[in-house]
Amino acid sequence: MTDPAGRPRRADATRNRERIVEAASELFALHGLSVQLDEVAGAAGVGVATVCRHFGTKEGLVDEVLNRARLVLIEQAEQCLGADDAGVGFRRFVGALVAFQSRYRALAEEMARRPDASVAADSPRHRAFAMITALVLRAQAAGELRDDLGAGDIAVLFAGIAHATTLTSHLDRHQQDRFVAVLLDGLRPSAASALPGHAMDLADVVAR
Amino acid sequence: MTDPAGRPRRADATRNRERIVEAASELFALHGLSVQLDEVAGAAGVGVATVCRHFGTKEGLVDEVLNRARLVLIEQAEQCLGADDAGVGFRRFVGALVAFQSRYRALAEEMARRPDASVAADSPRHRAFAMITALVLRAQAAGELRDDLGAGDIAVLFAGIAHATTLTSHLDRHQQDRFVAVLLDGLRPSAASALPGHAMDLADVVAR
DNA sequence: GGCGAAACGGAGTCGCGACTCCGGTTACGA
DNA sequence: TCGTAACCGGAGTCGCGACTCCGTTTCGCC
Repeated sequence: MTDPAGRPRRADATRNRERIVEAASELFALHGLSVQLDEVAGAAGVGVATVCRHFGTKEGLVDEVLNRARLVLIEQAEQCLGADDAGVGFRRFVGALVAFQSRYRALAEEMARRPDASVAADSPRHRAFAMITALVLRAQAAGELRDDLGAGDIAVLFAGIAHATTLTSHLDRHQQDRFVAVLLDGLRPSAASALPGHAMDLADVVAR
Repeated sequence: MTDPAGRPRRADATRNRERIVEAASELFALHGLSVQLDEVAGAAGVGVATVCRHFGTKEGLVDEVLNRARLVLIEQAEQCLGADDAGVGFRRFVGALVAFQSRYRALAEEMARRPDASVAADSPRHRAFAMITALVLRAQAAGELRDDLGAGDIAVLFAGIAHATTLTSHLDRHQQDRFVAVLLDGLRPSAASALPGHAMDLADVVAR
C-alpha cells in the first residue's frame, strides 16, 4: 500500500490501482497482450495517464498481473500438496495448471519466456517452482508417475496442452480434460517406453 | 509464373518474388510474425516497395509462405501413408508434424487460426486434412492407436507439444522427441482410460 | 542496339499505440 | 472548513512500422 518511495498511498490511488490490475488481468486473459492501454484504462474507469503513472510502462503492468497470477497458482499447488493421495493431488494440480494457463494464454507465455529479474528465493516464481517440484517428486515416490521425467518435462508438456486447447478459441472444459487425460495416460509408469533425451527440472526449462 | 491479371511475369520479377518468399519463410520461422517488412526485404536483397508490390500486404506474404509450408507437410504425410506398417507411418508422421510446427512456430499458429478463404476441395488445407485423417484411421484400424480419438484430437495434441518445445527457444531434437514419445505412450490402445468429451475430427477443430 | 513497358528502390506519408503535460479535482490532516 | 499535496484525465507528442510515389533501371522483343 505504499509507492516505491515509501510514502503511504492515498485511498483513491490504491482503489484505482486495484481496478486497473483487475481490468488488465481480465482483458489480457481474454485477448492476449495486444490489448491497448486505452482499453485497460477504459475498462478500469480511469484515464490512460493514471495507468502509466502507476506502472510506468505497459511491461510493468504485465509484470504486476503476472505476479498476482502466480500467487493464485501457488495457492492451488499448496492445496494439492495437502491431498492424502499423491496421485490424486498431482492429477488435480495439472488440471488446475492447464485451466490456469489456458485462461491466461499469452500471459502464461510471457511468464515462461520472461527472464524474471527477481532472483530472490521467495519470489513467486521460485515458490511456484518449489511447489511443482514437490508435487512431482511425491507422485513419483508413490509410484503414480513414471520416474524418467523431471518437473520441467511435466511443466512443458502441460503448457503445451494448455496452449493447444486455447489455440483455436476456448474449448469447453470437457474437451480440455480430454487432452489432459490422454497425456496423463502417457505419464503412468505402466505405459513407460524408453525415452530419448534426459529428464529436465524447472531450472533447465528456464535456462533457455 | 503469371500475375493476377494473367500476364506473364518478367524473369527478374519471378526471381525476386522467390527470394522474398524464401527470406520471409526463414525469418518468420526464426523470429515469428513480428519481423518487419524492411528486414524481409533486406534479407531478400530488394526494397520494401518490391515486397509490397508482389504481395500487396504483409498478410498476403504470410499467406504465400503458409501455403508453401503446407505443401511440404502434405508431401511428408504422403510418404508416411506409403509406409508398410501403419503404426510406424503414423509415428513417423507425428514426428515430422512436430518438427515442422516447431520450425514454423508463430506461422503454424496462424495456419490454425486463419479462416482460410479458399473452400476449394483441392486447397492445401483440405489436402492436408485428408492426409492426416487417413493416417489416423489407418493406424487405428491396425490397432496401433486408441480409437476414442479423432484426427482433430491428434492435431491439437501435437500442435501443443510443438508449441511447448519452442516456447522457450528451441530445444534440441532429442528433447523434442522425448515429449513426443510420452504423448505417443498416451495414445497407445493399451494405455487407454475412459476419456471425457467426444472425439473431434479436423473440421471440429477449425470450426472454432 | 534501341525502345517501350515492366519492375525496381529510396524517400517519403500515414495511422496507430505507448507514453507525457498541465490545468483541474479530490482526499485528508489540522 | 480550509489548504495543500497527491492524484486525476483529456489532449497532446513521438516513434515505429506498414504501405505509396515517382524518378531511375532493367528486361526482352524487334
